[in-house]
Amino acid sequence: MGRPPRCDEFGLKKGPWTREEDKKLKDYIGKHGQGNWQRLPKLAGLNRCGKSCRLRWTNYLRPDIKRGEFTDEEEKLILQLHAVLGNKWSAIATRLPGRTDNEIKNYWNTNMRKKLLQMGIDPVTHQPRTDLNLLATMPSLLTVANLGSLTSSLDNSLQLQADAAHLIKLQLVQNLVQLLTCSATPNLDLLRLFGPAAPRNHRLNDALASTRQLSSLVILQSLTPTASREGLQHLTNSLSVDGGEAVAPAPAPADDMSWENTVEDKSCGTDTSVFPTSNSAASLDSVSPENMSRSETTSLEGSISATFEDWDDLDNDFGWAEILDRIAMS
DNA sequence: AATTCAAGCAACCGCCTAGCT
DNA sequence: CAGCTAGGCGGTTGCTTGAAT
Repeated sequence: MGRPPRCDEFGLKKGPWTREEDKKLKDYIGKHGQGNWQRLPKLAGLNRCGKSCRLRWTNYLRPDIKRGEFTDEEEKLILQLHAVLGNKWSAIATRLPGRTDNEIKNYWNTNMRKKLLQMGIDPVTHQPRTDLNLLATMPSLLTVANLGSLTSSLDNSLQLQADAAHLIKLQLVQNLVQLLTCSATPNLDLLRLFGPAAPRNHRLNDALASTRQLSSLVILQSLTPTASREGLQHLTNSLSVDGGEAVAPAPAPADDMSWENTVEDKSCGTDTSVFPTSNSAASLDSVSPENMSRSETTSLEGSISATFEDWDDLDNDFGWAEILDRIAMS
């Protein structure tokens, strides 16, 4: 199968476009329309290959292109569409008027992908990650524990370090359990956590961090009753996406969730997930430490304890193979 | 003020496919 | 049906810019 000549063959210009080149291209297309891209450069008086002209026009010069920051709605839509379509940027772009596939792709790779990774969400599958990258947080957690030693007794410091290691393990197990108990469809709970009321760029981070932090704290409390609540809070804070600061409660649920209806909802059930259910941001509010009644806390702790009850005899070296076997059998 | 580093983004590359001959 | 071409797409590169040291 033949391939068109490369743009750098025949001495054609490459690299950034000048204003004069842009003007020539715009003027030509304004007069004659797009037509044949291979012939266009010659007719328009450009020393470029047709491919380069097409790219410049579709990604930059087209009059209907919307430039500037992505809106909350656009961000939400991209996340939703990517969960369904994957890296089909052109398909995604057709749903965002004025945005090009290239722009969306760049925005995904430089912003959204990074955010999801920071939150432990796999940007490809939109599911919690189960790899061992989380262990990369070990040094910072231990640092937190060591800092704690400045104001605590040696015993407390050692306890904090032990708890930090334990917490990391628990995080991995949580992710594993959630992955195994969720369907393979996109994580729509995650999508719901976007709501227009919250400040841009913090909405998803805060909501997920709150969920993660709270569940970590409750689980850790149930498994390490000897640790002080303050110490545990210190450690769970260090898991938040903004590097250890306490995160604000999740935003109120959005009234406008019409976009949800476009995708079948197959979110995780509440009976098997170790995470507190996050069917809406409101549910996060309701289980926040400030809002949770003692009975609710006890109930949640009880269910979590029950979840882990059978694991009490695991040895201190954290038998991964055994855990995976147990999860697979459950 | 100079240098280094990282993030963002425009542009390119190579592959694929539809349509034409 | 095979070969060719143009257009389209996704992945990647490398330049620019601003922040950090």
